[in-house]
Amino acid sequence: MELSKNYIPGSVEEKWNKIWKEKAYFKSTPNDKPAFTVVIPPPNVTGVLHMGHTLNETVQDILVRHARMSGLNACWVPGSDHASIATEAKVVAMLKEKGIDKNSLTREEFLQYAYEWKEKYGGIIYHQIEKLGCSVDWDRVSFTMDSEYYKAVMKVFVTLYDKGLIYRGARMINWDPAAKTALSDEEVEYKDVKGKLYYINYELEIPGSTQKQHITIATQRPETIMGDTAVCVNPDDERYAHLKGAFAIVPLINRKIPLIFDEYVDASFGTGALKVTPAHDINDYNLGLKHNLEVVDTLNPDGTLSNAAQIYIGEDRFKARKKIIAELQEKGFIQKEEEYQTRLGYSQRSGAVVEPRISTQWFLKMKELAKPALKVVLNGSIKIHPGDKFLATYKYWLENVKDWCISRQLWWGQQIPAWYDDKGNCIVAENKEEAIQKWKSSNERNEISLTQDEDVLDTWFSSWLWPIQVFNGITQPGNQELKYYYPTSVLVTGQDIIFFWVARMIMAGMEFEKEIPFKDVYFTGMVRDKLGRKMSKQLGNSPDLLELIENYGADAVRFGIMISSPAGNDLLFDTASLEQGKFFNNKMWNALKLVKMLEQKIGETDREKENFAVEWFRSRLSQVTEQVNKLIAEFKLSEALKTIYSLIWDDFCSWYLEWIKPDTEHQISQEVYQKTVDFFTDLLHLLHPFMPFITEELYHMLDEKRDDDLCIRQYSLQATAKTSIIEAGELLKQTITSVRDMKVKHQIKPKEEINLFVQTDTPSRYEYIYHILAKQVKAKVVKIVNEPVTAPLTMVVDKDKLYIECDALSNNGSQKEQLQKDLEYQKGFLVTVEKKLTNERFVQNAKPEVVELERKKKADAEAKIKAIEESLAQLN
RNA sequence: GGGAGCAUAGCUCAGUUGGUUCAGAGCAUCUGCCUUACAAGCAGAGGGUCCGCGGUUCGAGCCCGUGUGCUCCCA
Repeated sequence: MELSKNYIPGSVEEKWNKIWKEKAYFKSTPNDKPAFTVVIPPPNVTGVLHMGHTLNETVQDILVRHARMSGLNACWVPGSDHASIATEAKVVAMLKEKGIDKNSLTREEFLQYAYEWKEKYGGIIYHQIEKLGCSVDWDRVSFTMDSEYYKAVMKVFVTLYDKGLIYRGARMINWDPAAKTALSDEEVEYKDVKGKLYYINYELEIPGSTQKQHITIATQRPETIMGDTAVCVNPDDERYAHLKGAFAIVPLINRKIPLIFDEYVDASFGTGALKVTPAHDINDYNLGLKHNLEVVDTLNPDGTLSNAAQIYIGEDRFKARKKIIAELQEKGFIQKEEEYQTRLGYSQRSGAVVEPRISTQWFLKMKELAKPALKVVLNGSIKIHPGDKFLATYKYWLENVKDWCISRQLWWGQQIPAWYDDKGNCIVAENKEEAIQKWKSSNERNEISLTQDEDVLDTWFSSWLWPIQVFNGITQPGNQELKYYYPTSVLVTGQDIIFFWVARMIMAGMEFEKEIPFKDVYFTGMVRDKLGRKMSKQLGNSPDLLELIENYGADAVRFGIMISSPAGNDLLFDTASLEQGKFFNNKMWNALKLVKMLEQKIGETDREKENFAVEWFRSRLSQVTEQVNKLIAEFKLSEALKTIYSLIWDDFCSWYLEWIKPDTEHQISQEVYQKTVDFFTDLLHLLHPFMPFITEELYHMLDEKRDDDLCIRQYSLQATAKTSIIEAGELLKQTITSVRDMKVKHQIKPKEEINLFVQTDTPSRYEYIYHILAKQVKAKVVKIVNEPVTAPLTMVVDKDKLYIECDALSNNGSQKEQLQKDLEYQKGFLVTVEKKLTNERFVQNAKPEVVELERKKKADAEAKIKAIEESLAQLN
């Protein structure tokens, strides 16, 4: 068979995806083996996978494939998330483009469009997951709005309501005026911004005084003055002590509001007088509750001024601000304005400035749920990786957790299972029939029409059930699958959703299953561009995954993203690392070509020469396999990949294959050939979780008679590595490199033949390696001697002296220099060792083995110095 | 304002309980090679005040304190 010059990934990847799927290798059903369960963090159906997902899915696939080949029943559940607020915004925008106004549709009509959207983008996401080579069980695809999942959410809501953990009430919440819905505290992002502080004069009415006076307040939000219902000062502030019982007049609308006194006000901030707007500020709201103030809500849900504002009704809050400032200025109410550094809350989803607002919403009490969730992390039942980097954050959040606002004023999502009768009484039940039953049981009347709560639930209120409900654990409690797969093994996700999702899943697990949802949490960092910037659509620095796969191949994409991904740290994405992956593919492809050529050269040969190489590589392979397994167990996947990369490229290709490769007139033994195929197979096996396609392909090309597939091949125990052989290999490599270096430095062409003499006290060290040494440095003869040899080039490797004879030698000036440099270094080194050994305190205090090591270092250095000096003497 | 993390080669990062030649890897750079698997390659090399300062110790990249710079989380 003619093999192409370079590896071409496209058709190979397509082929194996198809075969793996047909053979249903990734389908999992409960059996006798231990389960290794991973649930995918469901991507939002708002769009396509980005590089963050790519990293996440790759990490999961590596763990899953590795587990599958390690004797575990690996089950990776794919799925997607309905992403209530984000998807609804996208659908509304899509409809708008089509000229359809959401308000002209019924809820049902709108949901139909939303489901169409979900089908389209969900499909793209699943396609991408498949292209990337993710070994998910496609029979288990879950979606957070599936009908069964929907029921689970209803059930959980009712359960928590019946337990008294869910309640409905008017509270100050975060309002997103763009999406026109409430948000949870976690959905608000705070940013530092430059604002202005306006000093505004309010006229005063002081009982028993006709004098015209005013009080100056400082505010960043002049457009809210129409919502003012008091002015507050500190009771200890002498400047205002005389104003007890006075009133202030709100400018422009002339509302008369009381002056109140409260220690909450910081006398040193601004003028020490605070305008109190209970409807639009959480602190003012609390102050209002305390002093029984009226609440005047001057804003509409969309952020425009309401009728209650009396002026600029219907104007956007920020436009109104400008106009009000102008009017205040014109009428002389503004005393001054100052630059002011402040923090504004932005909606994570719409980007709009969040408005604190009093609103009736549904809440979930978190305190009780948080306790067990904190416990299982603190006691180590759930381990967070890497290290304990996030433990403190997790602890702080859970210890200070506030009630969770779970209702959203949207249509796309699970509609809150609460029904109201004509008198506004509320009945919570899993569905309408049950609600009617419940209502009837406590009412005399027989006829009733109940209306369901308009709102839907926060998406996280469904995704917190994910590890349970993908196995129908909520709707079919205690079922066999749940018992087998739950708790899941590891959760791989971004650190940014530790509160949104991870903490809440742990709460749900402890609440509904009395059991942790996963044993390990692995947080990946954020994928940034190579300049360290976040990936974003605006910057256009977020590459298209399918395009990358098209250009580099899925294996190379996986390689590239993993090789540059230190555990838990942000990674700077650069296509250069994908290129490295592509080169790596090609290296393996060419190694295969070499092996195929060797196959043609099987015949009689002198086994002596080959034995060492085989023994050495066998040892290296077991040594590195052990390292890799340890690294994977510690979630150090990037390091594991680097280790395998180097084993394949350096040890296997650069050393081993060169050592066993026969030259033109020689052949290779059947046995060594077979060993080489076995080694290559083991390497592919080891690498497979990281680069599944090329490894599967080469696995079959190496031996076309195979009837199994690599992706389900089980790892077998490796022989233990022999230290003495590894050390001999190191000596061999070092000697080869030193001789080559010498040749380069003296302009001897690599092809040029030399005679090599090795003067050593331990000739046995060279017994097994000198054949290879001779071949690798193009030596006609390698002779082991015990006396110095007269030769133009000498050098010291380890403790032995090497002499090189070569016809094509020009001069020897530079090598003297090199030896001199070496000598100086060794002498300096010896001084530091001797310093230690003559230091009594060192000899007394250090561990005996450490002292012994120093003595050995001293002896070694002295031997080397002697060898170098002898060489130098000879040159003179 | 509170908390956490980071700082090692040009870049991205390893560096186990302080103790071998411990100052490392990959990429990039430089030199020489189109050597019959591979120029998407081979062979070889150079490159660092381990952020500054102080301390503990026989011994510090590693431990402690402090300063500086950067990042993230929370209010």
